[in-house]
Amino acid sequence: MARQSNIQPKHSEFVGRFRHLGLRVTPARLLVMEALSAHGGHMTAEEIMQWTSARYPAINLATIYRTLDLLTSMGLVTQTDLGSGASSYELVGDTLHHHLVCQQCGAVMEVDDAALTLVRERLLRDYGFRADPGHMAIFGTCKGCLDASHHTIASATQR
Amino acid sequence: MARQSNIQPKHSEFVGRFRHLGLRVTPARLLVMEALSAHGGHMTAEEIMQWTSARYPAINLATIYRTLDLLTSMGLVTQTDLGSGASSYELVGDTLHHHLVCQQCGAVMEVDDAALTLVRERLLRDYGFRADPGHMAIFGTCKGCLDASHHTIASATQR
DNA sequence: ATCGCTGCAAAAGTTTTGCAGTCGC
DNA sequence: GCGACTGCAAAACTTTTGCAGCGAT
Repeated sequence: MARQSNIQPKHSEFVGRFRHLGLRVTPARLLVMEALSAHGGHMTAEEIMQWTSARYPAINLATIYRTLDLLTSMGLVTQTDLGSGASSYELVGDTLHHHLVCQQCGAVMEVDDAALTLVRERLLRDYGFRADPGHMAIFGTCKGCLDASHHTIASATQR
Repeated sequence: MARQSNIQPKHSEFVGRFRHLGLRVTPARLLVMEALSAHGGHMTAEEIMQWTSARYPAINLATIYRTLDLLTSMGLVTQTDLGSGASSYELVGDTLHHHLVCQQCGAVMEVDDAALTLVRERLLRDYGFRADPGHMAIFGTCKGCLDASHHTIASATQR
């Protein structure tokens, strides 16, 4: 049982990124990046907390939030609210996709970015607004709930 | 100074809508609808509270939330989180537009729906997902902050 | 008269902040 | 050693919930 990864800052791929940005390299920052990297999808602050505290018990939720704010402002991480009460965070540079959030059932689907490239170009050209490439939240109704609501509408007056 | 509008349920255009949905007509519900209607854009629960309590002081924030939940589930109102901590609510049927939220400065711009119609059709066809027609939140960077960040990047190592 | 809606108050959950000590540089 | 970063604890906010009473139908 080798005590191989007592943080080992030198061996993380993120050390270089932090240095390059002039940021101090700390366990908390590396662990937050590694949590997001390992998990792949979006995580809430609480989920990140659980992941990181498993290998570095002293870490504190407030630090997670402060770190996420920093990383977001540095462009390494994106913050999205998917309507679940808590914000979701995701690593920039992951597979590009956007979020379809069903307002009825709360399900979150992912759309490939390619389907939305045209919109991004249009927004940039017409509004000077650069949409985050992996970071649109589109609210609506998913297929399942759409069918269900048809039934509801058909017999709405019964309620 | 005529005391003309002591709620006057009968005269509100929303009474019929509520009745048709089988909902009771109450001051709180009418006032929430009227607040959203009068304001035009998106409002937070707190803003709605202020607007309504000005003409019906007894109203309570909890009621606002409960009412908004109901109206949302009835499809009369949409709920969006624009990243400001509190959710924003908007009347369905207002001029169709979507929201460009700048993550740097927090500004919220509106995009005409026409620019995004193609996306909506595509999402419906490919994913069976009906995007709310006046209700996409797109996060990114606005023109102003885009320029500013170019400067920052150019001299990033100074930090 | 019934049952849904509301006010009030308290709780739950998320995010922020102040401060003193610690650690990266 | 200096100043940034962190842990701890408490506060600030937003939203939800239980319950008793009121009010729309």
